[in-house]
Amino acid sequence: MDKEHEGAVDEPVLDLASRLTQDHHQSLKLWLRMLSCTVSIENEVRTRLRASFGITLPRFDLMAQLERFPDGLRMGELSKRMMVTGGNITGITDQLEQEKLVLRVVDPKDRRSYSVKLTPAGRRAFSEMAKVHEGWIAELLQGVTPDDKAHLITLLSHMKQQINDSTDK
Amino acid sequence: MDKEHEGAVDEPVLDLASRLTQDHHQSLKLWLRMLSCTVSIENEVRTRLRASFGITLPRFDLMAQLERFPDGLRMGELSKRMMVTGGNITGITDQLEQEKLVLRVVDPKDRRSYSVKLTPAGRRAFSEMAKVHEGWIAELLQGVTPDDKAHLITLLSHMKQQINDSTDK
DNA sequence: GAAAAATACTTTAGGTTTAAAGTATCTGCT
DNA sequence: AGCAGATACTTTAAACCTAAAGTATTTTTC
Repeated sequence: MDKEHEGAVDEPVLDLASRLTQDHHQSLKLWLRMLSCTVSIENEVRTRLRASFGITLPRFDLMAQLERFPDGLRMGELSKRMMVTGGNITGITDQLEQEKLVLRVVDPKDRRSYSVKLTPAGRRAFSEMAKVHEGWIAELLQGVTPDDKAHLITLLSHMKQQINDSTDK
Repeated sequence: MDKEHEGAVDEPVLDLASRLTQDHHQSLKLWLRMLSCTVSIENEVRTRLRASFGITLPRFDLMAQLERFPDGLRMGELSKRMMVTGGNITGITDQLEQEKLVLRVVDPKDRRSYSVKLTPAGRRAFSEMAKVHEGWIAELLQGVTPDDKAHLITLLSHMKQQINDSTDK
């Protein structure tokens, strides 16, 4: 059949193409909006952490990871969880170790590796900061209703899954 | 009335407090989930931009801002739009200027200021990259249905508004 | 109209981040 | 046992980023 003479039947084809670019634009818009929210919150939290506790955001984040693992985490695990390179973790850990907030514990089973743990002082400092930090996040998101939050959590969880699928393989 | 003898009527009070910490946890969870999505996408895009075009993400982002303003943007505007400090903009602009992708144009009206514009080469380079970039974002978000995307855009737009309200004043 | 305050950008110092190369150790294979 | 490759972390170089201080220009105030 000659496409040029299909008339109205032609529409679905055009529609497919236009739906595709529409989806592209929609995806881009969504991405930019999410990025904007994230950067806004990040900037605000960074500023407040510095002002209130004299700590940087990456150091706080690393301590937050460790807090959930009393037995410590290996560098590689921290790298994976924080989604940054290993070299980066080395640097932040060095800094926190100097401040006596974390500790490197050698693993006798594997001398290439070791666990990073919070020191008692680190645990104490973090728990104080974490409480306040959680309040900040709640404050910044107070304009979003609980229902919308629940909805966003669901949608973003699904999104994360999909991104992993796209990315991992 | 003696609260200790209210029995079931006591619940709303406890509920208020527990609802508060619940909201805190929910907010934190939402924040961490959104951050995770954002960082995943950012990392993927950064890697691909380097591999495909030998450009960094911040340089790409700055060019993206300029592309929408043929008359150029001032440093301060770039800083506000990109939500980074002015000093940072100075550095990235220096780099892009060296690569002949952007241009500083002095403003005769205000000699402290000037506009940054894409050069023709910059415009050409960006439009090629932008097309591919948009495809990447669509690819990474392909697992999210158009309806969910639309919903997310709405919810995140509202969130952004609220964050601005919390933050600006 | 001159001093004071504000604005627009740059510079500096210190910390963060990546990618790539390097070191040490472990695992698997023969 | 010994070697090849994999793994875990560190180092390096270059770029990014912030906060704060600095420079030049403009605007406001009196």
